[in-house]
Amino acid sequence: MRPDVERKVQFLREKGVVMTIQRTAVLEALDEIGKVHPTAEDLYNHLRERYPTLSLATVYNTLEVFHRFGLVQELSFPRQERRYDTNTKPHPHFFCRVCGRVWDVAETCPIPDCPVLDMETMDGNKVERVYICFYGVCEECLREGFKPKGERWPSS
Amino acid sequence: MRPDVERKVQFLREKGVVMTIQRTAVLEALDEIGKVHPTAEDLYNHLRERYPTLSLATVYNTLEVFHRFGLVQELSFPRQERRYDTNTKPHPHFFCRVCGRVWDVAETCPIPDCPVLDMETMDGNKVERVYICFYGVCEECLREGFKPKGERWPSS
DNA sequence: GTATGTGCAAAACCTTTGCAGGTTA
DNA sequence: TAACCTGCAAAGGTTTTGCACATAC
Repeated sequence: MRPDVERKVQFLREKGVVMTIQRTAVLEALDEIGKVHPTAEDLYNHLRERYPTLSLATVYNTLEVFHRFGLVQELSFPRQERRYDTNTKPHPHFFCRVCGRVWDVAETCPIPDCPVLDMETMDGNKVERVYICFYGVCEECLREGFKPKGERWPSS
Repeated sequence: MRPDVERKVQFLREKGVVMTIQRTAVLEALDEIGKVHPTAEDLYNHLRERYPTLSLATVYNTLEVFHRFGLVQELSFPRQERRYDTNTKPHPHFFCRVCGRVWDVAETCPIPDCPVLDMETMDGNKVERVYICFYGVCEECLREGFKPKGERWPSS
C-alpha cells in the first residue's frame, strides 16, 4: 500500500471510521486514478476486476464518508455526474463542455494570483472551500470541430 | 411587461426562437425571483397560480433554450438541484451547505480583485465562463447552530 | 460481541423525451 | 399553413435507502 494511502487509512481510523477492505480499496482507486477527477462509477469500474463483489452503492457511501472527513472534494457540473477530487485545497479546474473532461488548471498553466483562494471568511460567512472553474471548450475539441468524444478519458 | 423582459423577448425572437406565453412567463419569473438563483421547480411554483396549465417539463425545456442563447447561467452543487442565474457575467457566489441558499457575493461584500474573471483563453483552451463559488456556512446558520431550515428561501 | 458496514434491490429524485394536440409567425 | 412548442406521462439516469447478512475492532 502506498504511504499516502496508508496515511489516510490511519487518519480515518483515528476518526473512528471502520476501515473495511472496500473503503481501503476506494482510497487506493482514488490514489491511482484520482487525477482524472473520476465519478463514482469510474472508481467502481476501476475496482471491479480486483473486487468483483464490490457494489456501486458502497462506492457512493464510501465517498460520502471520505467527503465528510475532508479527504475528497465533490464537484458538480450541469448535466454531469458528480466528480471526486482528492486535492481538497482550493485550486481551479477547467471543464470542457464538449468532451466532459475536468482537469487541474495549475498543472498545465500557471494562473494569475487570485487572492480569493485564501479567504476564510466572507462578510461573516464561514468559507470552507473555494471553487474556481473555467468552463469552455478545450484545445483538442476546438481542433476537432466540437465533436463530442465517445470516451470520457482519452488514453493520452 | 418590464423593459428588461421585453428586451429579452425581442432578442430571442431575432434569434428565431418562437416566443410562446410559457417562455415569456419564464422570462418574467426569472425577472421576479431570479435573485435567489431559483431551481426549475422554484420558477414553476412561482408561475403555477398565474398559469395553472404550465408544466414543469416546459420550464426545464425553456430554461435550456435560454441557456443555449446565453440568457441564463446554470449552477450545479453536489446534492442540490440545478440553479439558474440571470446574471451571465462571471461573478462569485456563496453557497451555504446548511440552508442551501446561493447568493451573489459582490452584492454584500466586495471581493479582492480577481484577474481570472476576465480570462478568455487558458493554455489554448477557450474559456466561455468562469465560475467562482465560496462554499461554507452562512452567518445565519452559524448563529443557529447549523440547524438546516425547512424553507430554502426565508421571506427576509 | 456489538457496532458498523456491505450488497442487493428497490426507491427516490431530478431531468429528459416521445407523442398527440395546440400555438406561433 | 408549416414549423415549432406544450402538456402529459413515461423513461432515463444518478444517488440514496432499507434490510438481512457480514465484518471490523
